[in-house]
Amino acid sequence: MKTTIDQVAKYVGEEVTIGAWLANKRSSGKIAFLQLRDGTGFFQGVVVKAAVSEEVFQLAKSVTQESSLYVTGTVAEDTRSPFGYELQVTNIEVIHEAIDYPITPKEHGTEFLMDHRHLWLRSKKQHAIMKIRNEIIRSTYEFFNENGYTKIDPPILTGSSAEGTTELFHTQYFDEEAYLSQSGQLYMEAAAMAFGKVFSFGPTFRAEKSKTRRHLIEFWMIEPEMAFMDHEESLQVQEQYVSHVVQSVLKNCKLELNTLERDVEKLEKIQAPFPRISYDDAVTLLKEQGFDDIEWGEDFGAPHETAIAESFDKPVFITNYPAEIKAFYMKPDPNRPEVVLCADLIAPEGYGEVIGGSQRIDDLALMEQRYQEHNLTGEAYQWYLELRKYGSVPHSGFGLGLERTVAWIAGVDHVRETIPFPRLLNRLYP
RNA sequence: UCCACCGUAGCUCAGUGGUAGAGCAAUCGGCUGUUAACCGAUUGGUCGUAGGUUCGAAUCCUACCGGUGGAGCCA
Repeated sequence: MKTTIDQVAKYVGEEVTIGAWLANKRSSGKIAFLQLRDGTGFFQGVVVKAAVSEEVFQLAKSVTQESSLYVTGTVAEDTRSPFGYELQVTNIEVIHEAIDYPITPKEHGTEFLMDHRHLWLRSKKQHAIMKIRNEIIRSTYEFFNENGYTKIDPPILTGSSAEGTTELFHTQYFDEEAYLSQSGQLYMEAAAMAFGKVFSFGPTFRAEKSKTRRHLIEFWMIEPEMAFMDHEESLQVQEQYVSHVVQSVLKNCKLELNTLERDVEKLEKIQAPFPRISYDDAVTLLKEQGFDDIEWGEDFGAPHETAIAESFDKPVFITNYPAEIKAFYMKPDPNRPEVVLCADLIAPEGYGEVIGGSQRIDDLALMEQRYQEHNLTGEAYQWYLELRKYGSVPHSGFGLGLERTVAWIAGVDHVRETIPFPRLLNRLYP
């Protein structure tokens, strides 16, 4: 019976064959332990000399790390295995022998591992991180589908920049210049006017020379946009969405969280509602904590965000930033036009900003004024202006950075490990 | 772009002016419950590159290249 490691519990006492790779092995004179992995899980095969042919036992002793095998044996429950089961091997067939696999069971440095990312993905920790990433993606679709959202895909090649400030990747579009998308948001606003509640999930590109544990050149964003929704309603969507994702990972990725030694007690607290603090109060809080390098009107740096987040044990919304330091499309607070109806969601434990969101300007005259102020005079943005011309409605939206969210939930300290093949400053290989 | 630190065996590192080292990996041998298994042996080097100081440089100096962490910017 051919099966996979995640299914073996169904076959206790039966003989099965598993296609697997050898992650590691240990052997002594009369017994050998094969650490097997097949993509669905990790599993130990036990080869007892007295129970197999001399040929099979010699093979078990000599087979090399990461060789591919068909291993046949009887599934047995065993309390000595952390997994609860092991395979009493009766036969081994080598499909392909791996010679000098570079990633040995000892420690390695970042550069070496990143150069071998195509192989590093096979290791237990990386496998667990990718499984958690997958669960976050799965539960994201689940949440938005269950709440009446339509998935809409914005373009990746664009003829203009969304916010103008960030460095964009340039490319050739036949005879025109084009850019890789750094945000689908403007297109999602158009989609919201057509479908009500929408979300996107796709890659974005930032040609910034950022070199920190929170930055990637290519990363994935989830960008919901909701018609007829004000800022406060959007915050409620955000906290419910993030809670749903965290609770889904807790429920469906127990083994992976355990592999990563994640403190799950901290994740169990992540339930809506989340605390909110205004930008004004955040500045006051920072000054009380002894930060003298921040004044009202300035944006927060990473140390400021971390200090604010440490005052709470849930993600915290920092709301109503000064209009000056935020994007042109954000709606001013009607009672205080110098601040905008926006919020950043800061994850706990120093993982930084995971969501940026706002209510959007819906008034044509004000948007035209913003165009003047930001020099958006070309034709490239005319379509966006027209959304305010034909049946404009209050609407809000936000963007969640997938890799920062994975890093936070999985408890990984650098986003480069949260995406299969990270694009970093000075890294385009593999 | 700026700041700090680091480049020595396939990998992780020690060696701070006087003969190039250890652990792991690999190879050979031993071991019946291993969890990064363990024990013994063998193999393995243009000390990032170029120049300089010195009787003598992995070690001190300069430049360059590469990496890591951070800042700014952002998700």
